[in-house]
Amino acid sequence: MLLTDLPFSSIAGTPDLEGRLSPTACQHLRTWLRYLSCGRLIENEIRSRLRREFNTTLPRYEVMAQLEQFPQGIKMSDLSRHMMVTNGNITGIADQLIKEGFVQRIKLPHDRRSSILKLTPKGKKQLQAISEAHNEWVCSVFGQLSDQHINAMMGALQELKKHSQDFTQPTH
Amino acid sequence: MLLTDLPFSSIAGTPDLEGRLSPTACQHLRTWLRYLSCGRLIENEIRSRLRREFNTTLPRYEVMAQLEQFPQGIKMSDLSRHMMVTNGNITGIADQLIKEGFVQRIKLPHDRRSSILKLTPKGKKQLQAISEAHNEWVCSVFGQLSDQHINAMMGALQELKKHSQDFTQPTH
DNA sequence: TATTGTTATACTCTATAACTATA
DNA sequence: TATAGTTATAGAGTATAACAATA
Repeated sequence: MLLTDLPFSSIAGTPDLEGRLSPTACQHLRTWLRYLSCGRLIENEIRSRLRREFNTTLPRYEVMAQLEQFPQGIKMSDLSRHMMVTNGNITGIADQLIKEGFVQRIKLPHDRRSSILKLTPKGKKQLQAISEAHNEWVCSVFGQLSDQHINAMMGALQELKKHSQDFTQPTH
Repeated sequence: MLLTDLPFSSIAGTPDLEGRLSPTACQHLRTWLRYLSCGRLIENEIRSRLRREFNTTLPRYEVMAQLEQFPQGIKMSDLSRHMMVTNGNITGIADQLIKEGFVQRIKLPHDRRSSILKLTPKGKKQLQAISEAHNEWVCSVFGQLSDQHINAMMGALQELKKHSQDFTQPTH
Protein backbone atom coordinates (compact mmCIF):
# COMPACT_ATOMS: atom_id res chain seq x y z
CA MET A 1 0.00 0.00 0.00
CA LEU A 2 1.26 3.40 -0.87
CA LEU A 3 0.94 7.10 -0.61
CA THR A 4 -1.21 7.15 2.42
CA ASP A 5 0.67 9.08 4.99
CA LEU A 6 1.53 12.04 2.89
CA PRO A 7 -0.60 15.13 3.23
CA PHE A 8 -1.07 15.98 -0.42
CA SER A 9 1.95 15.05 -2.37
CA SER A 10 2.84 11.54 -3.28
CA ILE A 11 3.77 9.61 -6.31
CA ALA A 12 4.45 12.51 -8.59
CA GLY A 13 6.04 14.77 -6.07
CA THR A 14 3.39 17.42 -5.82
CA PRO A 15 5.58 19.99 -4.07
CA ASP A 16 7.76 20.25 -7.13
CA LEU A 17 4.86 19.99 -9.47
CA GLU A 18 3.10 22.86 -7.85
CA GLY A 19 5.78 25.07 -9.24
CA ARG A 20 5.61 23.61 -12.71
CA LEU A 21 1.96 22.84 -13.24
CA SER A 22 -0.96 25.16 -13.53
CA PRO A 23 -3.04 25.24 -10.35
CA THR A 24 -5.84 23.47 -12.19
CA ALA A 25 -3.65 20.68 -13.48
CA CYS A 26 -2.17 20.35 -10.04
CA GLN A 27 -5.60 20.01 -8.53
CA HIS A 28 -6.41 17.23 -10.97
CA LEU A 29 -3.24 15.41 -10.08
CA ARG A 30 -3.93 15.77 -6.37
CA THR A 31 -7.41 14.44 -6.87
CA TRP A 32 -6.12 11.36 -8.68
CA LEU A 33 -3.40 10.71 -6.13
CA ARG A 34 -5.81 10.91 -3.27
CA TYR A 35 -8.28 8.76 -5.18
CA LEU A 36 -5.61 6.15 -5.73
CA SER A 37 -4.42 6.29 -2.16
CA CYS A 38 -7.87 5.86 -0.59
CA GLY A 39 -8.85 3.16 -3.03
CA ARG A 40 -5.75 1.12 -2.38
CA LEU A 41 -6.14 1.45 1.34
CA ILE A 42 -9.68 0.13 1.25
CA GLU A 43 -9.09 -2.50 -1.42
CA ASN A 44 -6.06 -3.93 0.34
CA GLU A 45 -7.91 -4.13 3.62
CA ILE A 46 -10.76 -5.94 1.89
CA ARG A 47 -8.30 -8.34 0.25
CA SER A 48 -6.68 -9.03 3.56
CA ARG A 49 -10.00 -9.65 5.32
CA LEU A 50 -11.20 -11.92 2.51
CA ARG A 51 -8.03 -13.93 2.98
CA ARG A 52 -8.20 -13.98 6.74
CA GLU A 53 -11.91 -14.56 7.27
CA PHE A 54 -12.89 -16.54 4.19
CA ASN A 55 -9.63 -17.87 2.83
CA THR A 56 -10.41 -16.40 -0.56
CA THR A 57 -9.27 -13.59 -2.82
CA LEU A 58 -10.93 -10.59 -4.43
CA PRO A 59 -10.87 -12.04 -7.98
CA ARG A 60 -12.36 -15.31 -6.73
CA TYR A 61 -15.09 -13.40 -4.92
CA GLU A 62 -15.73 -11.29 -7.98
CA VAL A 63 -16.14 -14.36 -10.16
CA MET A 64 -18.55 -15.91 -7.67
CA ALA A 65 -20.52 -12.68 -7.49
CA GLN A 66 -20.72 -12.59 -11.26
CA LEU A 67 -21.95 -16.16 -11.34
CA GLU A 68 -24.69 -15.25 -8.91
CA GLN A 69 -26.07 -12.98 -11.59
CA PHE A 70 -26.37 -15.88 -14.02
CA PRO A 71 -28.21 -18.58 -12.10
CA GLN A 72 -28.63 -20.52 -15.32
CA GLY A 73 -24.85 -20.43 -15.79
CA ILE A 74 -22.58 -18.43 -18.06
CA LYS A 75 -20.14 -19.50 -20.74
CA MET A 76 -16.51 -19.10 -19.76
CA SER A 77 -15.72 -16.94 -22.78
CA ASP A 78 -18.67 -14.68 -22.02
CA LEU A 79 -17.50 -14.39 -18.45
CA SER A 80 -13.99 -13.48 -19.51
CA ARG A 81 -15.31 -10.80 -21.85
CA HIS A 82 -17.61 -9.57 -19.14
CA MET A 83 -14.85 -9.29 -16.61
CA MET A 84 -12.32 -8.02 -19.12
CA VAL A 85 -9.86 -10.72 -18.28
CA THR A 86 -8.27 -13.26 -20.59
CA ASN A 87 -9.62 -16.74 -21.09
CA GLY A 88 -6.69 -18.39 -19.37
CA ASN A 89 -7.30 -16.41 -16.21
CA ILE A 90 -10.90 -17.52 -16.00
CA THR A 91 -9.78 -21.10 -16.43
CA GLY A 92 -7.36 -20.71 -13.54
CA ILE A 93 -9.77 -19.02 -11.16
CA ALA A 94 -12.57 -21.43 -12.11
CA ASP A 95 -10.26 -24.37 -11.42
CA GLN A 96 -9.66 -23.12 -7.90
CA LEU A 97 -13.33 -22.50 -7.23
CA ILE A 98 -14.23 -25.92 -8.61
CA LYS A 99 -11.60 -27.58 -6.45
CA GLU A 100 -13.14 -25.87 -3.45
CA GLY A 101 -16.58 -27.08 -4.46
CA PHE A 102 -18.08 -23.62 -4.95
CA VAL A 103 -18.50 -23.82 -8.71
CA GLN A 104 -19.38 -26.47 -11.25
CA ARG A 105 -18.35 -26.66 -14.89
CA ILE A 106 -21.00 -28.05 -17.20
CA LYS A 107 -20.30 -29.13 -20.78
CA LEU A 108 -22.77 -27.86 -23.35
CA PRO A 109 -24.24 -30.64 -25.47
CA HIS A 110 -24.90 -28.52 -28.57
CA ASP A 111 -21.45 -26.93 -28.70
CA ARG A 112 -18.87 -29.34 -27.46
CA ARG A 113 -16.17 -26.68 -27.25
CA SER A 114 -18.04 -24.68 -24.64
CA SER A 115 -18.82 -25.10 -21.00
CA ILE A 116 -20.78 -23.00 -18.58
CA LEU A 117 -19.94 -22.15 -15.00
CA LYS A 118 -22.49 -22.20 -12.22
CA LEU A 119 -22.43 -21.76 -8.48
CA THR A 120 -23.04 -24.93 -6.50
CA PRO A 121 -25.41 -24.78 -3.51
CA LYS A 122 -22.32 -24.74 -1.33
CA GLY A 123 -20.97 -21.87 -3.43
CA LYS A 124 -24.20 -19.92 -3.10
CA LYS A 125 -24.12 -20.29 0.64
CA GLN A 126 -20.49 -19.26 0.82
CA LEU A 127 -21.06 -16.30 -1.45
CA GLN A 128 -23.90 -15.14 0.71
CA ALA A 129 -21.69 -15.23 3.79
CA ILE A 130 -18.89 -13.39 2.05
CA SER A 131 -21.20 -10.79 0.53
CA GLU A 132 -22.77 -10.08 3.87
CA ALA A 133 -19.39 -9.43 5.47
CA HIS A 134 -18.13 -7.54 2.44
CA ASN A 135 -21.12 -5.25 2.44
CA GLU A 136 -20.68 -4.52 6.10
CA TRP A 137 -17.05 -3.64 5.52
CA VAL A 138 -17.93 -1.28 2.72
CA CYS A 139 -20.71 0.32 4.72
CA SER A 140 -18.42 0.74 7.70
CA VAL A 141 -16.33 3.03 5.53
CA PHE A 142 -18.76 4.71 3.19
CA GLY A 143 -21.50 4.87 5.78
CA GLN A 144 -19.46 7.47 7.60
CA LEU A 145 -19.68 9.90 4.74
CA SER A 146 -22.53 12.36 4.78
CA ASP A 147 -25.32 11.91 2.28
CA GLN A 148 -24.08 15.03 0.54
CA HIS A 149 -20.62 13.56 0.15
CA ILE A 150 -21.97 10.25 -1.08
CA ASN A 151 -24.18 11.91 -3.62
CA ALA A 152 -21.42 14.24 -4.75
CA MET A 153 -19.04 11.32 -5.09
CA MET A 154 -21.57 9.27 -7.00
CA GLY A 155 -22.23 12.13 -9.39
CA ALA A 156 -18.56 12.76 -9.95
CA LEU A 157 -17.89 9.06 -10.46
CA GLN A 158 -20.63 8.88 -13.04
CA GLU A 159 -18.88 11.59 -15.02
CA LEU A 160 -15.49 10.10 -14.38
CA LYS A 161 -16.61 6.76 -15.68
CA LYS A 162 -17.40 8.18 -19.12
CA HIS A 163 -14.10 9.96 -19.38
CA SER A 164 -12.08 7.06 -18.07
CA GLN A 165 -13.60 4.93 -20.79
CA ASP A 166 -12.51 7.44 -23.41
CA PHE A 167 -9.10 7.40 -21.79
CA THR A 168 -8.73 3.67 -22.15
CA GLN A 169 -10.21 3.49 -25.63
CA PRO A 170 -8.59 6.41 -27.34
CA THR A 171 -9.99 7.32 -30.74
CA HIS A 172 -7.19 6.60 -33.14
CA MET B 1 -9.78 -5.00 -15.41
CA LEU B 2 -13.20 -5.63 -14.09
CA LEU B 3 -16.67 -4.41 -13.56
CA THR B 4 -16.61 -1.76 -16.16
CA ASP B 5 -19.37 -2.59 -18.52
CA LEU B 6 -22.05 -3.13 -16.00
CA PRO B 7 -24.49 -0.32 -15.38
CA PHE B 8 -24.61 -0.44 -11.62
CA SER B 9 -24.17 -3.93 -10.45
CA SER B 10 -20.92 -5.72 -10.38
CA ILE B 11 -18.87 -7.69 -7.97
CA ALA B 12 -21.44 -8.08 -5.30
CA GLY B 13 -24.42 -8.59 -7.52
CA THR B 14 -26.28 -5.42 -6.81
CA PRO B 15 -29.57 -6.52 -8.35
CA ASP B 16 -29.94 -9.17 -5.71
CA LEU B 17 -28.56 -6.99 -3.02
CA GLU B 18 -31.07 -4.33 -3.73
CA GLY B 19 -33.66 -6.65 -2.36
CA ARG B 20 -31.70 -7.53 0.73
CA LEU B 21 -29.90 -4.35 1.65
CA SER B 22 -31.30 -1.09 2.89
CA PRO B 23 -31.34 1.55 0.16
CA THR B 24 -28.62 3.44 2.00
CA ALA B 25 -26.33 0.45 2.33
CA CYS B 26 -26.96 -0.34 -1.30
CA GLN B 27 -25.97 3.17 -2.28
CA HIS B 28 -22.73 2.82 -0.34
CA LEU B 29 -21.96 -0.42 -2.08
CA ARG B 30 -22.70 1.05 -5.48
CA THR B 31 -20.44 3.96 -4.72
CA TRP B 32 -17.59 1.68 -3.79
CA LEU B 33 -18.07 -0.56 -6.81
CA ARG B 34 -18.06 2.37 -9.16
CA TYR B 35 -15.07 3.84 -7.36
CA LEU B 36 -13.20 0.58 -7.76
CA SER B 37 -14.19 0.21 -11.37
CA CYS B 38 -13.14 3.71 -12.45
CA GLY B 39 -9.94 3.54 -10.48
CA ARG B 40 -8.90 0.24 -12.00
CA LEU B 41 -9.69 1.45 -15.47
CA ILE B 42 -7.50 4.51 -15.10
CA GLU B 43 -4.74 2.79 -13.14
CA ASN B 44 -4.43 -0.05 -15.62
CA GLU B 45 -4.27 2.33 -18.53
CA ILE B 46 -1.54 4.27 -16.76
CA ARG B 47 0.36 1.05 -16.07
CA SER B 48 0.10 0.03 -19.65
CA ARG B 49 1.27 3.40 -20.95
CA LEU B 50 4.17 3.45 -18.50
CA ARG B 51 5.20 0.08 -19.85
CA ARG B 52 4.71 1.00 -23.48
CA GLU B 53 6.16 4.48 -23.52
CA PHE B 54 8.76 4.36 -20.78
CA ASN B 55 9.39 0.67 -20.24
CA THR B 56 8.71 1.04 -16.56
CA THR B 57 6.09 0.12 -13.98
CA LEU B 58 3.92 2.06 -11.56
CA PRO B 59 5.84 0.98 -8.45
CA ARG B 60 9.15 1.89 -10.09
CA TYR B 61 7.75 5.29 -11.01
CA GLU B 62 6.37 5.74 -7.52
CA VAL B 63 9.73 5.00 -5.97
CA MET B 64 11.45 7.46 -8.28
CA ALA B 65 8.85 10.11 -7.50
CA GLN B 66 9.40 9.53 -3.81
CA LEU B 67 13.13 9.88 -4.23
CA GLU B 68 12.62 13.21 -5.95
CA GLN B 69 11.20 14.47 -2.69
CA PHE B 70 14.39 13.57 -0.85
CA PRO B 71 17.17 15.09 -2.96
CA GLN B 72 19.61 14.37 -0.16
CA GLY B 73 18.61 10.69 -0.30
CA ILE B 74 16.47 8.52 1.91
CA LYS B 75 17.24 5.40 3.88
CA MET B 76 15.76 2.24 2.42
CA SER B 77 13.98 1.33 5.62
CA ASP B 78 12.46 4.80 5.84
CA LEU B 79 11.34 4.51 2.25
CA SER B 80 9.72 1.15 2.87
CA ARG B 81 7.86 2.51 5.88
CA HIS B 82 6.89 5.56 3.92
CA MET B 83 5.52 3.54 1.04
CA MET B 84 4.00 0.89 3.29
CA VAL B 85 5.82 -1.89 1.54
CA THR B 86 8.16 -4.48 3.01
CA ASN B 87 11.90 -4.10 3.02
CA GLY B 88 12.42 -6.88 0.52
CA ASN B 89 10.23 -5.18 -2.03
CA ILE B 90 12.20 -1.96 -1.83
CA THR B 91 15.39 -3.93 -2.31
CA GLY B 92 13.95 -5.52 -5.44
CA ILE B 93 12.63 -2.32 -6.97
CA ALA B 94 15.79 -0.44 -6.08
CA ASP B 95 17.89 -3.16 -7.70
CA GLN B 96 16.02 -2.71 -10.95
CA LEU B 97 16.30 1.07 -10.87
CA ILE B 98 20.01 0.87 -10.07
CA LYS B 99 20.58 -1.57 -12.92
CA GLU B 100 18.89 0.92 -15.23
CA GLY B 101 21.10 3.71 -13.93
CA PHE B 102 18.27 5.81 -12.53
CA VAL B 103 19.12 5.39 -8.86
CA GLN B 104 22.27 5.09 -6.80
CA ARG B 105 22.73 3.29 -3.49
CA ILE B 106 25.09 5.01 -1.10
CA LYS B 107 26.46 3.36 2.02
CA LEU B 108 26.28 5.46 5.17
CA PRO B 109 29.62 5.81 6.94
CA HIS B 110 28.19 6.27 10.43
CA ASP B 111 25.77 3.31 10.27
CA ARG B 112 27.27 0.60 8.19
CA ARG B 113 24.02 -1.37 8.05
CA SER B 114 22.19 1.40 6.24
CA SER B 115 22.26 2.80 2.78
CA ILE B 116 20.43 5.66 1.20
CA LEU B 117 18.85 5.82 -2.22
CA LYS B 118 19.17 8.80 -4.50
CA LEU B 119 18.16 9.64 -8.04
CA THR B 120 21.04 9.90 -10.48
CA PRO B 121 21.06 12.81 -12.95
CA LYS B 122 19.87 10.33 -15.55
CA GLY B 123 17.12 9.28 -13.18
CA LYS B 124 16.05 12.86 -12.58
CA LYS B 125 15.82 13.47 -16.29
CA GLN B 126 13.87 10.29 -16.84
CA LEU B 127 11.53 11.03 -13.96
CA GLN B 128 10.82 14.45 -15.38
CA ALA B 129 9.86 12.96 -18.72
CA ILE B 130 7.65 10.35 -17.12
CA SER B 131 6.01 12.84 -14.79
CA GLU B 132 5.23 15.16 -17.63
CA ALA B 133 3.47 12.42 -19.58
CA HIS B 134 1.82 11.04 -16.48
CA ASN B 135 0.41 14.40 -15.54
CA GLU B 136 -0.97 14.89 -19.01
CA TRP B 137 -2.66 11.51 -18.85
CA VAL B 138 -4.26 12.32 -15.52
CA CYS B 139 -5.37 15.75 -16.70
CA SER B 140 -6.83 14.28 -19.85
CA VAL B 141 -9.21 12.35 -17.63
CA PHE B 142 -9.81 14.58 -14.64
CA GLY B 143 -9.64 17.73 -16.68
CA GLN B 144 -12.94 16.77 -18.23
CA LEU B 145 -14.75 16.96 -14.95
CA SER B 146 -16.36 20.25 -14.07
CA ASP B 147 -14.81 22.29 -11.28
CA GLN B 148 -17.84 21.48 -9.17
CA HIS B 149 -17.27 17.78 -9.62
CA ILE B 150 -13.57 18.05 -8.91
CA ASN B 151 -14.19 20.02 -5.76
CA ALA B 152 -16.94 17.71 -4.64
CA MET B 153 -14.73 14.71 -5.26
CA MET B 154 -11.82 16.25 -3.42
CA GLY B 155 -14.01 17.05 -0.45
CA ALA B 156 -15.47 13.58 -0.35
CA LEU B 157 -12.03 12.01 -0.71
CA GLN B 158 -10.74 14.05 2.18
CA GLU B 159 -13.48 12.60 4.37
CA LEU B 160 -13.04 9.15 2.90
CA LYS B 161 -9.36 9.21 3.68
CA LYS B 162 -9.97 9.58 7.39
CA HIS B 163 -12.48 6.79 7.49
CA SER B 164 -10.45 4.47 5.33
CA GLN B 165 -7.60 4.87 7.76
CA ASP B 166 -9.85 3.90 10.64
CA PHE B 167 -10.97 0.97 8.54
CA THR B 168 -7.46 -0.32 8.09
CA GLN B 169 -6.37 0.35 11.63
CA PRO B 170 -9.32 -0.84 13.65
CA THR B 171 -9.28 0.05 17.32
CA HIS B 172 -8.91 -3.28 19.07
C1' DT C 1 18.55 -7.64 21.65
C1' DA C 2 16.99 -4.76 17.96
C1' DT C 3 17.60 -2.93 13.39
C1' DT C 4 19.16 -2.78 8.36
C1' DG C 5 19.15 -4.80 4.39
C1' DT C 6 19.44 -9.08 1.48
C1' DT C 7 17.98 -13.36 -0.03
C1' DA C 8 14.98 -17.25 -0.75
C1' DT C 9 10.57 -18.83 -1.30
C1' DA C 10 5.92 -18.92 -2.43
C1' DC C 11 1.54 -17.27 -3.94
C1' DT C 12 -1.88 -14.57 -6.67
C1' DC C 13 -2.98 -12.36 -10.64
C1' DT C 14 -2.08 -11.10 -15.18
C1' DA C 15 -0.90 -11.30 -20.30
C1' DT C 16 0.85 -13.69 -24.32
C1' DA C 17 1.07 -17.34 -27.17
C1' DA C 18 0.91 -22.10 -28.63
C1' DC C 19 -2.14 -25.72 -28.72
C1' DT C 20 -6.56 -28.95 -29.06
C1' DA C 21 -10.87 -29.73 -30.21
C1' DT C 22 -14.74 -28.21 -32.31
C1' DA C 23 -17.65 -25.25 -35.26
C1' DT D 1 -11.03 -20.02 -40.80
C1' DA D 2 -12.82 -18.81 -36.45
C1' DT D 3 -14.00 -19.88 -31.74
C1' DA D 4 -13.76 -22.24 -26.91
C1' DG D 5 -11.01 -23.54 -23.68
C1' DT D 6 -6.48 -25.32 -21.80
C1' DT D 7 -1.77 -25.14 -20.93
C1' DA D 8 2.82 -23.20 -20.54
C1' DT D 9 5.47 -19.47 -19.63
C1' DA D 10 6.82 -15.19 -17.90
C1' DG D 11 6.60 -11.26 -15.15
C1' DA D 12 4.58 -8.02 -11.70
C1' DG D 13 3.68 -7.51 -7.12
C1' DT D 14 3.35 -9.03 -2.60
C1' DA D 15 4.28 -11.34 2.03
C1' DT D 16 6.88 -14.23 5.15
C1' DA D 17 10.81 -15.75 7.09
C1' DA D 18 15.66 -16.84 7.63
C1' DC D 19 19.86 -14.63 7.61
C1' DA D 20 24.34 -11.64 8.15
C1' DA D 21 26.14 -7.51 9.55
C1' DT D 22 25.90 -3.97 12.55
C1' DA D 23 24.11 -1.12 16.32
